Amino acid sequence: MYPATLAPTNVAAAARFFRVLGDPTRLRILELLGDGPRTVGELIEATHQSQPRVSTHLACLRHCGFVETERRGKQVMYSLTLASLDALLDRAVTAMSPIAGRLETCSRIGPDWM
Amino acid sequence: MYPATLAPTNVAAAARFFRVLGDPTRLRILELLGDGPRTVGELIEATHQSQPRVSTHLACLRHCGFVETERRGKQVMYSLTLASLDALLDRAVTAMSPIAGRLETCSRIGPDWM
DNA sequence: GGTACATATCCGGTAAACAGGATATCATCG
DNA sequence: CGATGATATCCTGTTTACCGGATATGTACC
Repeated sequence: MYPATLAPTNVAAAARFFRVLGDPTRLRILELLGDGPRTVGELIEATHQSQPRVSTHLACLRHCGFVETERRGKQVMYSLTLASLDALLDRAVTAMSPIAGRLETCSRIGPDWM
Repeated sequence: MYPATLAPTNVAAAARFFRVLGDPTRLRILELLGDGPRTVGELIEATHQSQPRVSTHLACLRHCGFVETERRGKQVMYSLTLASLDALLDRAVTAMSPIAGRLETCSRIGPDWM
């Protein structure tokens, strides 16, 4: 129905989708979950971020539907809800490779570049 | 070398990549450019945004390497640099479809949801 | 050179996202 | 029930992205 063009309504949703992916910590978490379910502790350890911060990012991902949880005793297991996400990230990395250098340089998004 | 896993350095670049895509106006512009080169005026008209705003977003996209420009008299033609971007957006829309509803609801990213 | 048009940049102000740390919930074990 | 470990939420400050509007640059035509 809307193969190449986004329905106007969905532009907002798509932008939000990308924005959720647009944080390094969240992206790393999703990448880790792509290899299989992880507990919060494991994610904290792998990302080297504080526990509340990881927990908040996870809440964001859960609330938006990217991941889902399952209690396992004291721990909580997080896993990917979006099966296709892993492949998508892969594609994105390939697609952005020509401009990866610039993206690293460009420290800001708004004006004030350089 | 890093097929499924992002090299640590590239996580930042990838996040920035997604962040650039994470604005409705920029996303819409890129979508329009996917159908072929456009002048700034055409983009202003299509997006119903103010001229300075469109221009700033275009500057961002150009600076980050998503698009490139060519002067045509008084006008400036913008076109996609990243050939694979169009296909990627398509994939993303498909991938996010299961959670599109939630994404629309979720008006904020940080806490303060609902 | 001056004027009209297209585009780009600058300058506020505002709000959203993120961070750090304190605290609350929840579950298990003794 | 109290204590401990695991995770979630709240509070506050700071930064950053975005916006609206004013202004600057740059090009063509007279």
